[in-house]
Amino acid sequence: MPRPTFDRLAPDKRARFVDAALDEFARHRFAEASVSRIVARLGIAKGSVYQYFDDKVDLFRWLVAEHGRRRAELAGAMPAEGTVWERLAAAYRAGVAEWQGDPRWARIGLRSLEPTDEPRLEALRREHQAAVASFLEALLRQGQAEGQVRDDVDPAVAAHFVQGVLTTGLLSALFARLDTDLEGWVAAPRAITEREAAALRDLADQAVELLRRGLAP
Amino acid sequence: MPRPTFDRLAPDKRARFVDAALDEFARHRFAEASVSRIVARLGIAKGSVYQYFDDKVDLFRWLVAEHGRRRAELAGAMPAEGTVWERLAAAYRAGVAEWQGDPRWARIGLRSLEPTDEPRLEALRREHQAAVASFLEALLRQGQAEGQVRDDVDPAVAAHFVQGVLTTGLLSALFARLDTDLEGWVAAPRAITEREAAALRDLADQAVELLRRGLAP
Amino acid sequence: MPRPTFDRLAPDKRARFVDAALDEFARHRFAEASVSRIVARLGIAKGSVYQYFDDKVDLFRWLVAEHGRRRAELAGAMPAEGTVWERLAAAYRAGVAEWQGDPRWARIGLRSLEPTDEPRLEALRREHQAAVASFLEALLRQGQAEGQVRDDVDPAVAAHFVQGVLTTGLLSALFARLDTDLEGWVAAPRAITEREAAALRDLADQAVELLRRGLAP
Amino acid sequence: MPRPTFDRLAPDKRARFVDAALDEFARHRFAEASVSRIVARLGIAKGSVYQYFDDKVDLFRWLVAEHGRRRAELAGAMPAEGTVWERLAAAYRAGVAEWQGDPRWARIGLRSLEPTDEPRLEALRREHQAAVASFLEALLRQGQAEGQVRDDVDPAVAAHFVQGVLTTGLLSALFARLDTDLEGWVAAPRAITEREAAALRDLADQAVELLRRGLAP
DNA sequence: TATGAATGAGTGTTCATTCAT
DNA sequence: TATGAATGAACACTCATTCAT
Repeated sequence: MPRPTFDRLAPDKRARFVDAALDEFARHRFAEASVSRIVARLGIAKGSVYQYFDDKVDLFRWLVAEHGRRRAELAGAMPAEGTVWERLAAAYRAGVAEWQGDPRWARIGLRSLEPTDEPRLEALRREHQAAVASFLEALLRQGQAEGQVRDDVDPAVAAHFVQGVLTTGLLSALFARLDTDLEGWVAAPRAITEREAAALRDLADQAVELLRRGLAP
Repeated sequence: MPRPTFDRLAPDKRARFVDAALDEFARHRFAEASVSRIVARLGIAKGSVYQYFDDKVDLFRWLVAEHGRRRAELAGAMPAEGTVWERLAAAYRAGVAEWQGDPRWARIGLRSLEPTDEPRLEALRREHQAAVASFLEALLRQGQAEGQVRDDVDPAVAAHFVQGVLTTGLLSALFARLDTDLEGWVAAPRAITEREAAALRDLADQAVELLRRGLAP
Repeated sequence: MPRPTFDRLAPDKRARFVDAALDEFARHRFAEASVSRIVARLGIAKGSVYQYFDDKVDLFRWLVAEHGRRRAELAGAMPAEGTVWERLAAAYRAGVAEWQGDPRWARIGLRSLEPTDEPRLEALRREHQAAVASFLEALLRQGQAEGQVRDDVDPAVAAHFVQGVLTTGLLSALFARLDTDLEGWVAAPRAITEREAAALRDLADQAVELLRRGLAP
Repeated sequence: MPRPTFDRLAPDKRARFVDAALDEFARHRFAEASVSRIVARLGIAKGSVYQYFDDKVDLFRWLVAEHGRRRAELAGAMPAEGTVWERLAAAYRAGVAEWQGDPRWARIGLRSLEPTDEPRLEALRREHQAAVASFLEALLRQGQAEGQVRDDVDPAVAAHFVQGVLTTGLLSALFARLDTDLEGWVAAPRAITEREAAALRDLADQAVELLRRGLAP
């Protein structure tokens, strides 16, 4: 929902703007993110932002949508086959890869799940949260049908646990390994050594392995 | 680190103040919490807050510390015996009990883990996060020693996964079961039926069972 | 004082522009009228307005002048004969007719008498106000000469009273009869039934009758 | 609806504030009146205004209400006896007196009848407008009952004409006599000579005389 | 010890106008 | 001649904090 002006913007100008906005909203939650700070950093007029977007909410929503588009592109090749665990592992290795790339976009993805005082963002949040939950629930249900998940597990409940491991848990382990935390990494991402990259892939595998054993018949 | 004036306060005045502050910081994150709202609700002078505490940060830190004290008291009887899983289950049933009691204190506990723009709260956050992680890590290490956790698990890593299941995951499942969410529950807690209480205990058991199987040798 | 470009504009483009500007300035006082709204509605570039007119003031002044030209044309046939009251009645029936036609032009006529923060419009306003006053004063003076207005009336003073009845008063009665008000009528003019038209002509007659009796010898 | 803070204000501070606000809202319509200008002129902090009033609307409404109170006090002695014309004359001499006093308060009275884009002021406006109309209509109806107004006059219609003469008309004549206009007088009121005062009283009499003759049987 | 008025930097947003293309 | 992105001063409003009483 950006204005046409935004699409017509000269590519480098547009890129600079997106970069600044991305940075701001990655570093601060919606309420604390400051339009003034964005323009100050860019050295452009405050009014310009409102040529591109209706308001702060509109700008934030665009960032979230853009993140969705970027992730969809990356995840294009996600396999619909294999065991539940293979598919989960593939999905979350992709997630880890996202954090290795520009972690600010990954941070935006999480922002969309954060509660806000702004009512116009509530629907978005609930929608995103529901999407994650039902994706995992369906996966578990399929796992039961295929005999990879034991029957006395309630898929609706276990989905929350799986999300806990793979979102909070995996990220937390990830940043501990990189000796920083979410905020620190977003603020000052650094190149990843091959050694670290291997370790991270290993982390995702460990998480999935825990879930596999935990839910297996 | 409240000022001496706070300690000397008449007990009922002090209690009323704590209640109002607790409510405010449970309902809103640090940045959105409003000193004005607290005093408005209490009908006291704004200046009073600054007689008791240095500033908003100081007040928040006291609440977090007070929560620690209260939890320590509740958890005093936590068994240092039994298998790792029995001890985990006991710990998290206690956690669930905390949410059934005054969920506002429980919310404060989580607040201390939320990132903020306020630099003076960063250290606190990191410290709390580290405490949780090392408690779980120690538990897992002990589990390995006692043969309840398999040896190819890295306790430092698995601790994050366990935290993911038991914090994000368990709470998420909890509130889904109560048909609300974290914010809703803090804003308007209601009595829990015996039926629900049983269901909640069951949730904690399911979470621990998942971890037990997931980490068992 | 539009720029030459405005005159050279293709007739239909020009007409569309005038219509949009007319609408905007009829619905909103000068300060609230929005150039942005005009161009948005027309789908033309903002810069275009400044190709046609120096600025917002210039545009407004042209509308007022254009209104004067249109009214002069309509009033061309105004009788210079008959008693003062016949001439007044004719003038104000013409006025009522103007409101029945495109009330937006009529509204522009009134706008020119409204005070503004814009200093460059002050002279215009005073000039128009003076024109109305002196027209009525001359009429009353002639009435005295012809014995239709009593001699102890001060024409310079009574002119203001007459204007009060025929502008504020008559319009006010008019819109009360149509069960709306000035703003409502401009925003959504509707066709007038023959019955209403008769009632309105009657209103003008009542107003003039009041003045006739009030000023007669 | 000012906050208690406003009532508790030191009298001279309060008076200075009222004076500045009065000036701003007398000189500018609601939309153009500027809170920033008020505080700049007073040399106080912007926040102070919001210690006294909820917002700009609240401040404006207080001024209107205060004007009502001041007028009510002045008009305390308004005769409920005498002919319709005597009562009208008394009412409007009082009105003229108001303009001779601090014309800014009188201007505020008129402001309450001006249309605004602010929806919360619409109800106020309609209410005030209706009060004036029904006061005059009742007066005319009584006049018919007592034989001072002829029966073929429609009181609901004539009320608008009377208001036109006594509001727009009388004020217009008044300021013409003082060789200025409404805005000018509010901006720079000056002392009135005894000679002028007499002339003004005479104006009100002339207006009423016109109406008396115009409406008499 | 309590008060609460004053502060002022901060917020998001609007809009007439300009000017390079 | 038309375009429309850029501008920047202006707006109303918020809120933690201070300090004289």
